[in-house]
Amino acid sequence: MAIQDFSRSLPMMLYQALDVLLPKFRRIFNEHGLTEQQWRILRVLWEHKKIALGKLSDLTLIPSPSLVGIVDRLEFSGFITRDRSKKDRRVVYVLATKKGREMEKKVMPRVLDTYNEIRESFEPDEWDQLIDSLKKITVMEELKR
Amino acid sequence: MAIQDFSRSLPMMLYQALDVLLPKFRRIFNEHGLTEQQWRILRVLWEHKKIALGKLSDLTLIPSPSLVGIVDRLEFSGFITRDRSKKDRRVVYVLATKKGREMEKKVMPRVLDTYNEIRESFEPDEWDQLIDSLKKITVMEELKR
DNA sequence: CGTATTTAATTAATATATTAACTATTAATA
DNA sequence: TATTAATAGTTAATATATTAATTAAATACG
Repeated sequence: MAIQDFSRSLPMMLYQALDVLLPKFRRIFNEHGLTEQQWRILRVLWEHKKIALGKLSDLTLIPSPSLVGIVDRLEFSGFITRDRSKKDRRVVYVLATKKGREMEKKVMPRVLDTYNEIRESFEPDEWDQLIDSLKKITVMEELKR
Repeated sequence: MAIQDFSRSLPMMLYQALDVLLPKFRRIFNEHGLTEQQWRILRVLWEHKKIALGKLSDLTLIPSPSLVGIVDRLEFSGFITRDRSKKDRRVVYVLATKKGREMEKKVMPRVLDTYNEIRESFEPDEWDQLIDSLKKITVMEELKR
């Protein structure tokens, strides 16, 4: 074990945590014919009715160039539609179709069950501290320079 | 804000933390002609001289099918070599070349500087607690079922 | 008004992730 | 020993990430 242990570095620990948490969720998504990224988009649309691609990219953490293709496939599958803004012709809004909205009832319960299962394995205090520490990282604007 | 706020869910917070932390590191890697994944592999090889692909996949968190191509490119660029085991012809070892080993002196100092800059923005206690909580997630074997 | 600058979305090129299937080899075992 | 099962690496097909460049439209501004 070197002075600086790579496997215990913060970035690798974050990656590893995701590697442990996500497979169970992905299994749920896949059973409904959704990829993880498609899920994230629908998840946001269930709260937003109508949202511009840029904002959708921010909320889903999906980079714009990836978002284009993912939205293409969701549109092709009939889960969403695109709607170009009249006021600003550069802006493209995305909306869930009926089929897209109905997916919520099917997927959310199982996702929430799994999520609560994870949260319950922590003490409430430890959970809050974890979320707080992560939030602290996300506002480290000085790092982006 | 819904009952269950998607953007503050644990997986999204983990993704977001990585989104904030990694760009600065990637800039360093790219200045030396390395991708993040290539860096991870060299980082491990600097501590291991000789390591089987399976073990390398575990330590770098790079899935096997991806690892094949990444190792191909590192080999093509002259940073590493492959060496098939004599004892077990299924096993392939990976070793850093001189060029690969020399990369350590060039990249590590700047990476450690950036890493320490991040760590210093936390109180030591909070840092330890964060790492501990993440470690706790990584041993939740029951989740993988 | 016309030109330069910015912005939102997209395209392009390459690298990596995901999932399933496949090959070669080794280990297990009847 | 012959057959079966397990293992390590690889290939294949598709989806997504990364980075840079491009297009169309809006804004700033002399």
